[in-house]
Amino acid sequence: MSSKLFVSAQEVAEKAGVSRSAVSRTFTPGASVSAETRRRVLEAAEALGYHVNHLARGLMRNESGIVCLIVSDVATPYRSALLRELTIQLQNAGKVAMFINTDRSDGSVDRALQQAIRYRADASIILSGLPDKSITQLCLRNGQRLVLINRDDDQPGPLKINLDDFESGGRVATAFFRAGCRSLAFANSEAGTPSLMRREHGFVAAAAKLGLDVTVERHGSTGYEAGKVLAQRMLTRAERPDAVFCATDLLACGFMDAARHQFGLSIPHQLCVAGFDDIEQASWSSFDLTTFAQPVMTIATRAVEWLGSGRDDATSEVEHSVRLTAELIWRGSIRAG
Amino acid sequence: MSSKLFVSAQEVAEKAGVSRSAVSRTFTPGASVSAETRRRVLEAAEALGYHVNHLARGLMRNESGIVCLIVSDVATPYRSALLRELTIQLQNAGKVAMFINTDRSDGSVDRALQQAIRYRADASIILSGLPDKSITQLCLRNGQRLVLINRDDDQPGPLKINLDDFESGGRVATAFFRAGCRSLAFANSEAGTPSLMRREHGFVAAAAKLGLDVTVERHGSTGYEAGKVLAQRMLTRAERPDAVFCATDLLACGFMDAARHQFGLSIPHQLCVAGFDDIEQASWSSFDLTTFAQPVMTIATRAVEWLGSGRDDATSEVEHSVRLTAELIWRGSIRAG
DNA sequence: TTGTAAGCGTTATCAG
DNA sequence: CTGATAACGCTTACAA
Repeated sequence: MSSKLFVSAQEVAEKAGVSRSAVSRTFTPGASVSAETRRRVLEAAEALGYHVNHLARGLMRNESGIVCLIVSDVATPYRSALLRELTIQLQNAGKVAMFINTDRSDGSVDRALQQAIRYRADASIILSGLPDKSITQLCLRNGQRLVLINRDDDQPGPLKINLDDFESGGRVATAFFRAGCRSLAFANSEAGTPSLMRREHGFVAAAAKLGLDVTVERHGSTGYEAGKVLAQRMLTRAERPDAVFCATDLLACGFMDAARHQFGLSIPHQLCVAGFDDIEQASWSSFDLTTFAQPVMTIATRAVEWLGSGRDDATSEVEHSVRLTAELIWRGSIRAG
Repeated sequence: MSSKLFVSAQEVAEKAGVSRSAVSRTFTPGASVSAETRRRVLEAAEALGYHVNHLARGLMRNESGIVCLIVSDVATPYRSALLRELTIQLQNAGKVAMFINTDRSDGSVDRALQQAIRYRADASIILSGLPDKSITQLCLRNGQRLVLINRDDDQPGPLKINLDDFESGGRVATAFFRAGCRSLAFANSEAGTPSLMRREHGFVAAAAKLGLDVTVERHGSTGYEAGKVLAQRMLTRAERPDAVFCATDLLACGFMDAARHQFGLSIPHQLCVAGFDDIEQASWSSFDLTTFAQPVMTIATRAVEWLGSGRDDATSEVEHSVRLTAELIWRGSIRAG
């Protein structure tokens, strides 16, 4: 039994023959220590295997260096890509990511935020459901900063990062029209997430302007299986659509697979397809899907930058809202105009 | 400026008219508090918005409740699936996950472990590169527990979870043989990870027993693009293989796409394919890939269970090693025998 | 530049 | 069951 677990600054100080504050200063960037003291401290620290205790440091500084990532559907391509970028950038900014998965729990986001508060996280980034207004307030009141990605909340305080979903819907409608398609469809999940609904509405609105009706169908989650089911529903209709915009790439993959393997349709010849997210699979030659790229890198950059910026203007009730544009990536699932 | 950030137990105690220890006890499961005191404390805590400071608690208890997840390639289907399961189970066990991404850094795992130590993580789970022996020792010496997943290290102390990769390779060789294939190939990445190499060796060994040679090719990472390149190399050969075992599903997806779309081959008619991991895409009808399922759930369960088990036997130098078997999932990419 | 001393929010110990 | 008191490991005035 190694009863004595960690080495403390005290012990380092004794070994180096200096005061414990000297040790502390050595490990505090920008503190005044003489080169000689610093050398001796570092030497002793190295020999003893000393590591600053960030728990204690956080306690004193009232700043833990922890950022909480509140995520659902981690195993999904888009989410994991975003997660990857966020963690990398947070690390580069000297923060550490605490991960909270809200997949299999209820009241989950709220509980997650409680957890974040207990560990005195400096901030939380929410990629998942929308938290209760009261708990958001609690976070803010406790000096936590909040980032909402594609969540579209209307309360002031958090940084809200969203895309131009509505306009994207419009651009697809136009692209379909140019490709000669006249029987349009929109495949959505029944989740009813604001960003998903905006894509739908933008698409329907633009189609209407072009004088076209849109068949809208909603079913299940935003995943592959739901896409298959949607295809089965829409492609068995008497009047089969010749173009479909799927709310996410995963839906599109399921839709395409069903269209090809169950209905024997040729894409883009008999059916044009577009998706949203630009997940890796969209570029695979089995799909070669025209889609909108989520600006994952930019989202992460903006979020982390904002977290780094002084907390002075954070408390001010300014509307922090960022609107990014999703770039249309042309591939082979839509016929050339 | 809300100068006073968090509410402390002190304040709750004052408001409730009890001592601060009473407050502490109220929030410590299994401590003795009278119902009346507890009620008053909880009431005051609720009113003030009090949350136990886990930084301070960790400091006192010498147990932070933090488990460090050291991961690379998060955006990959298999990794993100494992990550998902681990985080869920850790949360259920009352732990919190700290996430460290080793994708874009060097000496990364070592630095990650340092970070884990600084936050006094109770344990680290490593899904990424292999850490330096010295730093592993440091972790263990500091009372941290280590779990290595598919890493196959030989030092004592950490829990090592591995699969029966070698045997899996053998089973695929037999399956190919039964399907009538006589010209076998193995598509591997050039990463040379032990688990990948064991799959290769098991496959080659079993094929040899059946009297068959295996063309082995290694290239790039374990991803889709590498699979395409491998296909281009192997399928342009004079003697084209009629069956290929890909070290990962991602490689298999790339290989299949190239085989079909660039070489016009029909699977499984002209070419049988098997993969490893059973990522979600393997079940998509575009691939319908026969593959081995990583027992993600079991891996996570074992890891978390072991972390929960008393730290008494942890310090003992017993060999902690778990060997799980990967189940073969039959789909359409291998002809029936 | 350095050391001393106070304090951060907890929990553990030990009387009462 | 309860309340005082002493840690825990660190930072940061303040004084030297």
